[in-house]
Amino acid sequence: MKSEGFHHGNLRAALIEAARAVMEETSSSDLSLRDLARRVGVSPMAAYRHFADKEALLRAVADGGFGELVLGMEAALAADATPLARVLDMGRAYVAFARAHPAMFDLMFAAPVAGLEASPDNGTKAFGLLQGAVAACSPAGTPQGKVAAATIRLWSVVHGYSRLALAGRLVASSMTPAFLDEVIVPVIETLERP
Amino acid sequence: MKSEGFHHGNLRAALIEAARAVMEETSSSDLSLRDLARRVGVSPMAAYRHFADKEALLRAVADGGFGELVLGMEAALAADATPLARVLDMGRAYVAFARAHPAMFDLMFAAPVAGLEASPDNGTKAFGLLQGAVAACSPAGTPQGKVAAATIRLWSVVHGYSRLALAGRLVASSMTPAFLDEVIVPVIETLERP
DNA sequence: TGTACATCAGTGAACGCGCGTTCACTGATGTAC
DNA sequence: TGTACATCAGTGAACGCGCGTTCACTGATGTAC
Repeated sequence: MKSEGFHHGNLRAALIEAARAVMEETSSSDLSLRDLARRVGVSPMAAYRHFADKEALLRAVADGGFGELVLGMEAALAADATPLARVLDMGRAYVAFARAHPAMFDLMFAAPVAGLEASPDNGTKAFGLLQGAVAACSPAGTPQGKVAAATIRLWSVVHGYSRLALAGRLVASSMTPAFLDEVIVPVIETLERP
Repeated sequence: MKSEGFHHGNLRAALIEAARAVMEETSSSDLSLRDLARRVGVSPMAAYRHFADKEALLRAVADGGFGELVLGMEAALAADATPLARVLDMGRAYVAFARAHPAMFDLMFAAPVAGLEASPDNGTKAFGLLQGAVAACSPAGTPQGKVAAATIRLWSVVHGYSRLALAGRLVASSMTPAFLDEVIVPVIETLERP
Protein backbone atom coordinates (compact mmCIF):
# COMPACT_ATOMS: atom_id res chain seq x y z
CA MET A 1 0.00 0.00 0.00
CA LYS A 2 1.44 3.29 -1.07
CA SER A 3 1.53 5.87 1.69
CA GLU A 4 -0.04 9.23 0.85
CA GLY A 5 2.73 11.06 2.66
CA PHE A 6 5.62 13.25 1.77
CA HIS A 7 6.83 11.19 -1.12
CA HIS A 8 4.61 11.03 -4.09
CA GLY A 9 5.68 7.72 -5.53
CA ASN A 10 5.79 8.35 -9.20
CA LEU A 11 5.72 12.06 -9.70
CA ARG A 12 7.34 11.94 -13.08
CA ALA A 13 4.60 9.79 -14.56
CA ALA A 14 1.95 11.74 -12.71
CA LEU A 15 3.12 15.04 -14.20
CA ILE A 16 3.12 13.62 -17.69
CA GLU A 17 -0.33 12.18 -17.14
CA ALA A 18 -1.55 15.53 -15.82
CA ALA A 19 -0.23 17.22 -18.93
CA ARG A 20 -2.14 14.77 -21.06
CA ALA A 21 -5.30 15.42 -19.03
CA VAL A 22 -4.98 19.20 -19.28
CA MET A 23 -4.59 19.00 -23.03
CA GLU A 24 -7.66 16.80 -23.36
CA GLU A 25 -9.67 19.23 -21.26
CA THR A 26 -8.54 22.44 -22.89
CA SER A 27 -7.73 21.23 -26.39
CA SER A 28 -4.69 23.45 -26.11
CA SER A 29 -1.03 22.59 -25.83
CA ASP A 30 -0.39 25.60 -23.61
CA LEU A 31 0.85 23.93 -20.47
CA SER A 32 2.06 25.53 -17.28
CA LEU A 33 4.47 23.73 -15.02
CA ARG A 34 2.84 25.33 -11.99
CA ASP A 35 -0.57 24.16 -13.08
CA LEU A 36 0.59 20.60 -13.54
CA ALA A 37 2.20 20.59 -10.09
CA ARG A 38 -1.00 22.01 -8.61
CA ARG A 39 -3.08 19.25 -10.18
CA VAL A 40 -0.78 16.54 -8.97
CA GLY A 41 -0.89 18.11 -5.50
CA VAL A 42 2.75 18.98 -5.24
CA SER A 43 4.76 22.16 -4.98
CA PRO A 44 5.99 23.68 -8.27
CA MET A 45 9.58 22.90 -7.42
CA ALA A 46 8.98 19.19 -7.08
CA ALA A 47 8.93 18.90 -10.86
CA TYR A 48 12.57 19.92 -10.97
CA ARG A 49 13.53 16.72 -9.21
CA HIS A 50 12.45 14.88 -12.38
CA PHE A 51 12.98 17.33 -15.22
CA ALA A 52 15.76 19.81 -15.88
CA ASP A 53 13.23 22.48 -16.83
CA LYS A 54 9.83 22.99 -18.34
CA GLU A 55 11.16 22.29 -21.81
CA ALA A 56 12.37 18.85 -20.74
CA LEU A 57 8.99 18.05 -19.24
CA LEU A 58 7.25 19.02 -22.48
CA ARG A 59 9.61 16.88 -24.50
CA ALA A 60 8.80 13.93 -22.28
CA VAL A 61 5.08 14.53 -22.70
CA ALA A 62 5.48 14.77 -26.46
CA ASP A 63 7.50 11.59 -26.56
CA GLY A 64 4.69 9.86 -24.70
CA GLY A 65 2.33 11.10 -27.40
CA PHE A 66 4.54 9.65 -30.08
CA GLY A 67 4.55 6.40 -28.14
CA GLU A 68 0.78 6.30 -28.27
CA LEU A 69 0.83 7.09 -31.97
CA VAL A 70 3.25 4.22 -32.51
CA LEU A 71 0.85 1.87 -30.73
CA GLY A 72 -1.93 2.91 -33.05
CA MET A 73 0.23 2.40 -36.09
CA GLU A 74 1.41 -0.99 -34.90
CA ALA A 75 -2.18 -2.08 -34.39
CA ALA A 76 -2.87 -1.08 -37.99
CA LEU A 77 0.14 -3.06 -39.13
CA ALA A 78 -1.06 -6.17 -37.35
CA ALA A 79 -4.66 -5.95 -38.51
CA ASP A 80 -4.24 -6.31 -42.24
CA ALA A 81 -3.17 -8.94 -44.70
CA THR A 82 -1.65 -7.06 -47.62
CA PRO A 83 1.13 -4.48 -47.59
CA LEU A 84 -1.08 -1.89 -49.28
CA ALA A 85 -3.90 -2.37 -46.78
CA ARG A 86 -1.40 -2.02 -43.96
CA VAL A 87 -0.14 1.30 -45.27
CA LEU A 88 -3.66 2.60 -45.75
CA ASP A 89 -4.62 1.65 -42.23
CA MET A 90 -1.51 3.26 -40.82
CA GLY A 91 -2.45 6.48 -42.56
CA ARG A 92 -5.95 6.27 -41.16
CA ALA A 93 -4.53 5.62 -37.70
CA TYR A 94 -2.27 8.65 -38.01
CA VAL A 95 -5.12 10.98 -38.88
CA ALA A 96 -7.38 9.43 -36.25
CA PHE A 97 -4.74 10.07 -33.62
CA ALA A 98 -4.35 13.69 -34.63
CA ARG A 99 -8.08 14.32 -34.56
CA ALA A 100 -8.58 12.49 -31.28
CA HIS A 101 -5.74 14.33 -29.54
CA PRO A 102 -5.33 17.68 -31.27
CA ALA A 103 -3.42 19.41 -28.49
CA MET A 104 -1.03 16.50 -28.06
CA PHE A 105 -0.50 16.39 -31.80
CA ASP A 106 0.30 20.09 -31.67
CA LEU A 107 2.80 19.64 -28.89
CA MET A 108 4.49 16.73 -30.63
CA PHE A 109 5.36 18.85 -33.61
CA ALA A 110 5.56 22.19 -31.86
CA ALA A 111 9.22 22.95 -31.32
CA PRO A 112 11.86 22.25 -33.94
CA VAL A 113 13.65 19.21 -32.60
CA ALA A 114 17.42 19.28 -32.75
CA GLY A 115 19.88 16.39 -32.73
CA LEU A 116 17.25 13.86 -33.67
CA GLU A 117 19.74 11.70 -35.51
CA ALA A 118 21.93 11.45 -32.44
CA SER A 119 19.12 10.47 -30.07
CA PRO A 120 16.05 9.13 -31.87
CA ASP A 121 12.71 9.41 -30.11
CA ASN A 122 9.33 7.75 -30.54
CA GLY A 123 8.70 10.11 -33.44
CA THR A 124 11.62 8.54 -35.21
CA LYS A 125 10.11 5.17 -34.42
CA ALA A 126 6.80 6.18 -35.99
CA PHE A 127 8.62 7.28 -39.10
CA GLY A 128 10.50 3.98 -39.17
CA LEU A 129 7.26 2.03 -39.01
CA LEU A 130 5.84 3.94 -41.93
CA GLN A 131 9.03 3.54 -43.91
CA GLY A 132 8.99 -0.22 -43.35
CA ALA A 133 5.39 -0.50 -44.45
CA VAL A 134 6.09 1.56 -47.57
CA ALA A 135 9.14 -0.51 -48.41
CA ALA A 136 7.01 -3.64 -48.17
CA CYS A 137 4.75 -2.21 -50.88
CA SER A 138 7.56 -1.33 -53.25
CA PRO A 139 8.68 -3.75 -55.98
CA ALA A 140 11.86 -5.64 -55.17
CA GLY A 141 14.96 -3.67 -56.12
CA THR A 142 13.33 -0.28 -55.74
CA PRO A 143 16.16 2.14 -54.98
CA GLN A 144 16.37 3.41 -51.42
CA GLY A 145 15.86 7.01 -52.52
CA LYS A 146 12.53 6.14 -54.09
CA VAL A 147 11.37 4.45 -50.92
CA ALA A 148 12.45 7.49 -48.90
CA ALA A 149 10.54 9.84 -51.18
CA ALA A 150 7.46 7.63 -51.09
CA THR A 151 7.58 7.47 -47.31
CA ILE A 152 7.77 11.22 -46.92
CA ARG A 153 5.09 11.67 -49.57
CA LEU A 154 2.73 9.52 -47.55
CA TRP A 155 3.73 11.02 -44.23
CA SER A 156 3.29 14.50 -45.66
CA VAL A 157 -0.18 13.78 -46.95
CA VAL A 158 -1.51 12.34 -43.71
CA HIS A 159 0.28 14.96 -41.63
CA GLY A 160 -0.89 17.84 -43.78
CA TYR A 161 -4.44 16.55 -43.90
CA SER A 162 -4.45 16.27 -40.11
CA ARG A 163 -3.19 19.79 -39.62
CA LEU A 164 -5.56 21.35 -42.11
CA ALA A 165 -8.43 19.58 -40.39
CA LEU A 166 -7.31 20.78 -36.97
CA ALA A 167 -6.79 24.33 -38.23
CA GLY A 168 -10.38 24.43 -39.37
CA ARG A 169 -9.36 24.73 -42.99
CA LEU A 170 -11.40 21.78 -44.21
CA VAL A 171 -15.14 21.84 -44.63
CA ALA A 172 -17.15 19.10 -42.94
CA SER A 173 -17.68 17.12 -46.14
CA SER A 174 -13.90 16.85 -46.55
CA MET A 175 -13.46 15.25 -43.17
CA THR A 176 -15.42 12.02 -43.58
CA PRO A 177 -13.56 8.70 -43.53
CA ALA A 178 -14.57 8.09 -47.14
CA PHE A 179 -13.15 11.44 -48.22
CA LEU A 180 -9.93 10.78 -46.34
CA ASP A 181 -9.58 7.49 -48.20
CA GLU A 182 -10.09 9.32 -51.47
CA VAL A 183 -7.24 11.59 -50.47
CA ILE A 184 -4.84 8.87 -49.35
CA VAL A 185 -5.50 5.95 -51.69
CA PRO A 186 -4.14 7.49 -54.89
CA VAL A 187 -0.98 8.36 -53.02
CA ILE A 188 -0.62 4.77 -51.91
CA GLU A 189 -1.13 3.62 -55.47
CA THR A 190 1.97 5.58 -56.46
CA LEU A 191 3.92 3.09 -54.35
CA GLU A 192 3.64 0.13 -56.69
CA ARG A 193 4.31 2.00 -59.87
CA PRO A 194 7.78 1.58 -61.34
CA MET B 1 5.03 65.96 -45.12
CA LYS B 2 3.87 63.76 -42.31
CA SER B 3 4.36 65.30 -38.91
CA GLU B 4 6.10 63.12 -36.35
CA GLY B 5 3.73 64.28 -33.68
CA PHE B 6 0.92 62.87 -31.69
CA HIS B 7 -0.77 61.05 -34.49
CA HIS B 8 1.06 58.18 -35.97
CA GLY B 9 -0.42 58.14 -39.43
CA ASN B 10 -0.90 54.51 -40.18
CA LEU B 11 -0.58 52.67 -36.94
CA ARG B 12 -2.59 49.69 -38.07
CA ALA B 13 -0.21 48.88 -40.91
CA ALA B 14 2.80 49.68 -38.73
CA LEU B 15 1.73 47.19 -36.07
CA ILE B 16 1.21 44.47 -38.64
CA GLU B 17 4.58 45.22 -40.17
CA ALA B 18 6.21 45.13 -36.73
CA ALA B 19 4.66 41.73 -36.12
CA ARG B 20 6.13 40.50 -39.36
CA ALA B 21 9.53 41.90 -38.41
CA VAL B 22 9.50 40.32 -34.94
CA MET B 23 8.67 36.93 -36.43
CA GLU B 24 11.49 37.19 -38.94
CA GLU B 25 13.92 38.11 -36.17
CA THR B 26 12.87 35.51 -33.64
CA SER B 27 11.57 32.76 -35.90
CA SER B 28 8.77 32.46 -33.41
CA SER B 29 5.11 33.31 -33.68
CA ASP B 30 4.97 34.31 -30.03
CA LEU B 31 3.97 37.94 -30.31
CA SER B 32 3.25 40.40 -27.56
CA LEU B 33 0.98 43.35 -28.15
CA ARG B 34 3.06 45.45 -25.78
CA ASP B 35 6.24 44.60 -27.64
CA LEU B 36 4.74 45.58 -30.99
CA ALA B 37 3.55 48.89 -29.58
CA ARG B 38 7.00 49.51 -28.10
CA ARG B 39 8.66 48.90 -31.46
CA VAL B 40 6.31 51.21 -33.27
CA GLY B 41 6.93 53.83 -30.60
CA VAL B 42 3.43 54.02 -29.29
CA SER B 43 1.72 53.26 -26.02
CA PRO B 44 0.26 49.76 -25.62
CA MET B 45 -3.28 51.11 -25.62
CA ALA B 46 -2.93 52.76 -29.01
CA ALA B 47 -3.34 49.35 -30.62
CA TYR B 48 -6.87 49.16 -29.32
CA ARG B 49 -7.88 52.04 -31.54
CA HIS B 50 -7.32 49.68 -34.49
CA PHE B 51 -7.98 46.19 -33.17
CA ALA B 52 -10.60 44.88 -30.80
CA ASP B 53 -8.01 42.84 -28.95
CA LYS B 54 -4.77 40.97 -29.41
CA GLU B 55 -6.53 38.11 -31.13
CA ALA B 56 -7.89 40.44 -33.80
CA LEU B 57 -4.42 41.87 -34.40
CA LEU B 58 -3.00 38.38 -34.85
CA ARG B 59 -5.74 37.47 -37.29
CA ALA B 60 -4.91 40.54 -39.33
CA VAL B 61 -1.22 39.62 -39.33
CA ALA B 62 -2.03 36.08 -40.39
CA ASP B 63 -4.28 37.30 -43.16
CA GLY B 64 -1.42 39.44 -44.42
CA GLY B 65 0.68 36.29 -44.49
CA PHE B 66 -1.93 34.50 -46.54
CA GLY B 67 -1.97 37.49 -48.87
CA GLU B 68 1.74 37.12 -49.44
CA LEU B 69 1.31 33.39 -50.01
CA VAL B 70 -1.36 34.13 -52.59
CA LEU B 71 1.04 36.46 -54.42
CA GLY B 72 3.62 33.70 -54.60
CA MET B 73 1.07 31.24 -55.89
CA GLU B 74 -0.23 33.69 -58.49
CA ALA B 75 3.30 34.25 -59.71
CA ALA B 76 3.65 30.50 -60.15
CA LEU B 77 0.36 30.41 -62.04
CA ALA B 78 1.53 33.10 -64.43
CA ALA B 79 4.98 31.68 -65.03
CA ASP B 80 4.11 28.36 -66.67
CA ALA B 81 2.54 27.14 -69.83
CA THR B 82 0.86 23.85 -68.96
CA PRO B 83 -1.69 23.15 -66.23
CA LEU B 84 0.51 20.46 -64.72
CA ALA B 85 3.54 22.74 -64.59
CA ARG B 86 1.42 25.43 -62.97
CA VAL B 87 0.29 23.10 -60.22
CA LEU B 88 3.83 21.91 -59.58
CA ASP B 89 5.11 25.44 -59.32
CA MET B 90 2.32 26.40 -56.98
CA GLY B 91 3.31 23.53 -54.74
CA ARG B 92 6.91 24.65 -54.81
CA ALA B 93 5.87 28.21 -54.01
CA TYR B 94 3.82 26.98 -51.06
CA VAL B 95 6.73 25.09 -49.55
CA ALA B 96 9.15 27.92 -50.30
CA PHE B 97 6.89 30.35 -48.47
CA ALA B 98 6.67 28.11 -45.43
CA ARG B 99 10.42 27.65 -45.25
CA ALA B 100 11.16 31.32 -45.83
CA HIS B 101 8.68 32.50 -43.19
CA PRO B 102 8.35 29.70 -40.65
CA ALA B 103 6.92 31.81 -37.85
CA MET B 104 4.37 33.46 -40.10
CA PHE B 105 3.41 30.06 -41.48
CA ASP B 106 2.93 28.90 -37.90
CA LEU B 107 0.73 31.85 -37.05
CA MET B 108 -1.37 31.42 -40.19
CA PHE B 109 -2.41 27.94 -39.16
CA ALA B 110 -2.15 28.36 -35.42
CA ALA B 111 -5.64 28.86 -34.11
CA PRO B 112 -8.60 26.90 -35.37
CA VAL B 113 -10.47 29.40 -37.53
CA ALA B 114 -14.22 29.52 -37.10
CA GLY B 115 -16.88 30.80 -39.46
CA LEU B 116 -14.59 30.64 -42.46
CA GLU B 117 -17.44 29.92 -44.84
CA ALA B 118 -19.28 33.03 -43.71
CA SER B 119 -16.31 35.37 -44.11
CA PRO B 120 -13.57 33.96 -46.34
CA ASP B 121 -10.02 35.21 -45.83
CA ASN B 122 -6.88 35.16 -47.92
CA GLY B 123 -6.38 31.56 -46.82
CA THR B 124 -9.62 30.70 -48.57
CA LYS B 125 -8.30 32.55 -51.59
CA ALA B 126 -5.12 30.49 -51.59
CA PHE B 127 -7.19 27.33 -51.47
CA GLY B 128 -9.33 28.60 -54.34
CA LEU B 129 -6.25 29.22 -56.47
CA LEU B 130 -5.05 25.70 -55.89
CA GLN B 131 -8.45 24.25 -56.59
CA GLY B 132 -8.65 26.14 -59.89
CA ALA B 133 -5.23 24.94 -60.94
CA VAL B 134 -6.12 21.36 -60.07
CA ALA B 135 -9.41 21.57 -61.93
CA ALA B 136 -7.52 22.76 -65.01
CA CYS B 137 -5.48 19.55 -64.91
CA SER B 138 -8.47 17.25 -64.62
CA PRO B 139 -10.07 15.71 -67.69
CA ALA B 140 -13.27 17.43 -68.77
CA GLY B 141 -16.29 16.07 -66.96
CA THR B 142 -14.39 15.04 -63.85
CA PRO B 143 -16.91 15.08 -61.00
CA GLN B 144 -16.59 17.93 -58.54
CA GLY B 145 -15.95 15.55 -55.65
CA LYS B 146 -12.89 14.14 -57.42
CA VAL B 147 -11.51 17.61 -57.98
CA ALA B 148 -12.10 18.47 -54.32
CA ALA B 149 -10.29 15.34 -53.17
CA ALA B 150 -7.41 15.98 -55.55
CA THR B 151 -7.09 19.56 -54.33
CA ILE B 152 -6.96 18.57 -50.70
CA ARG B 153 -4.58 15.74 -51.52
CA LEU B 154 -2.17 18.19 -53.07
CA TRP B 155 -2.66 20.81 -50.39
CA SER B 156 -2.11 18.18 -47.72
CA VAL B 157 1.11 16.97 -49.24
CA VAL B 158 2.71 20.40 -49.57
CA HIS B 159 1.38 21.51 -46.20
CA GLY B 160 2.51 18.37 -44.44
CA TYR B 161 5.92 18.45 -46.08
CA SER B 162 6.35 22.06 -44.99
CA ARG B 163 5.44 21.34 -41.41
CA LEU B 164 7.61 18.28 -41.13
CA ALA B 165 10.52 20.29 -42.48
CA LEU B 166 9.89 23.13 -40.03
CA ALA B 167 9.50 20.70 -37.13
CA GLY B 168 12.95 19.31 -37.85
CA ARG B 169 11.54 15.92 -38.74
CA LEU B 170 13.18 15.71 -42.15
CA VAL B 171 16.85 14.99 -42.69
CA ALA B 172 18.81 17.40 -44.86
CA SER B 173 18.80 15.11 -47.89
CA SER B 174 14.99 15.13 -47.84
CA MET B 175 14.83 18.88 -48.07
CA THR B 176 16.46 19.53 -51.43
CA PRO B 177 14.37 20.94 -54.30
CA ALA B 178 14.89 17.73 -56.25
CA PHE B 179 13.62 15.62 -53.37
CA LEU B 180 10.60 17.87 -52.93
CA ASP B 181 9.78 17.36 -56.60
CA GLU B 182 10.06 13.62 -56.12
CA VAL B 183 7.54 13.95 -53.34
CA ILE B 184 5.08 16.17 -55.19
CA VAL B 185 5.22 15.03 -58.80
CA PRO B 186 3.64 11.58 -58.34
CA VAL B 187 0.78 13.26 -56.52
CA ILE B 188 0.28 15.63 -59.42
CA GLU B 189 0.28 12.69 -61.80
CA THR B 190 -2.74 11.32 -59.99
CA LEU B 191 -4.65 14.33 -61.32
CA GLU B 192 -4.86 13.24 -64.94
CA ARG B 193 -5.76 9.65 -64.26
CA PRO B 194 -9.39 8.72 -64.83
C1' DT C 1 17.71 -6.47 15.92
C1' DG C 2 18.48 -1.82 16.33
C1' DT C 3 20.18 2.43 14.94
C1' DA C 4 23.12 6.22 12.69
C1' DC C 5 23.21 8.55 8.73
C1' DA C 6 23.54 9.45 3.73
C1' DT C 7 20.44 10.11 0.24
C1' DC C 8 16.21 10.94 -1.84
C1' DA C 9 12.11 13.66 -2.81
C1' DG C 10 9.75 16.78 -1.50
C1' DT C 11 8.30 22.04 0.77
C1' DG C 12 7.51 27.06 0.83
C1' DA C 13 8.54 31.66 0.30
C1' DA C 14 10.18 34.87 -2.76
C1' DC C 15 12.00 37.17 -7.12
C1' DG C 16 11.49 39.44 -11.16
C1' DC C 17 9.16 39.58 -15.11
C1' DG C 18 5.99 40.73 -18.84
C1' DC C 19 1.63 40.29 -20.10
C1' DG C 20 -3.42 41.94 -21.84
C1' DT C 21 -6.52 45.06 -20.58
C1' DT C 22 -9.22 48.86 -17.63
C1' DC C 23 -9.77 53.57 -16.92
C1' DA C 24 -9.81 58.39 -17.32
C1' DC C 25 -7.44 61.57 -19.84
C1' DT C 26 -5.53 64.95 -23.66
C1' DG C 27 -3.47 66.81 -27.80
C1' DA C 28 -4.29 67.13 -32.90
C1' DT C 29 -7.35 67.56 -36.77
C1' DG C 30 -10.74 69.14 -39.83
C1' DT C 31 -15.16 71.00 -40.81
C1' DA C 32 -19.47 74.08 -40.42
C1' DC C 33 -20.67 78.56 -40.07
C1' DT D 1 -10.98 84.41 -43.10
C1' DG D 2 -11.42 83.10 -38.61
C1' DT D 3 -12.99 80.34 -35.06
C1' DA D 4 -15.87 76.99 -32.15
C1' DC D 5 -16.20 72.47 -31.47
C1' DA D 6 -16.97 67.52 -32.45
C1' DT D 7 -14.25 63.81 -33.47
C1' DC D 8 -10.19 61.23 -33.97
C1' DA D 9 -6.04 59.03 -32.27
C1' DG D 10 -3.27 58.88 -29.19
C1' DT D 11 -1.18 58.96 -23.67
C1' DG D 12 0.02 57.12 -19.08
C1' DA D 13 -0.69 55.00 -14.89
C1' DA D 14 -2.40 51.12 -12.80
C1' DC D 15 -4.51 46.36 -12.04
C1' DG D 16 -4.30 41.77 -11.41
C1' DC D 17 -2.43 37.86 -12.95
C1' DG D 18 0.37 33.74 -13.59
C1' DC D 19 4.53 32.36 -14.92
C1' DG D 20 9.44 29.77 -14.60
C1' DT D 21 12.89 29.56 -11.63
C1' DT D 22 16.20 30.70 -7.36
C1' DC D 23 17.18 29.56 -2.78
C1' DA D 24 17.53 27.41 1.52
C1' DC D 25 15.16 24.09 3.84
C1' DT D 26 13.06 19.46 5.82
C1' DG D 27 10.68 15.12 6.26
C1' DA D 28 10.89 10.20 4.65
C1' DT D 29 13.49 6.24 3.26
C1' DG D 30 16.58 2.53 3.20
C1' DT D 31 20.98 0.56 4.03
C1' DA D 32 25.58 -0.65 6.47
C1' DC D 33 27.15 -2.09 10.59
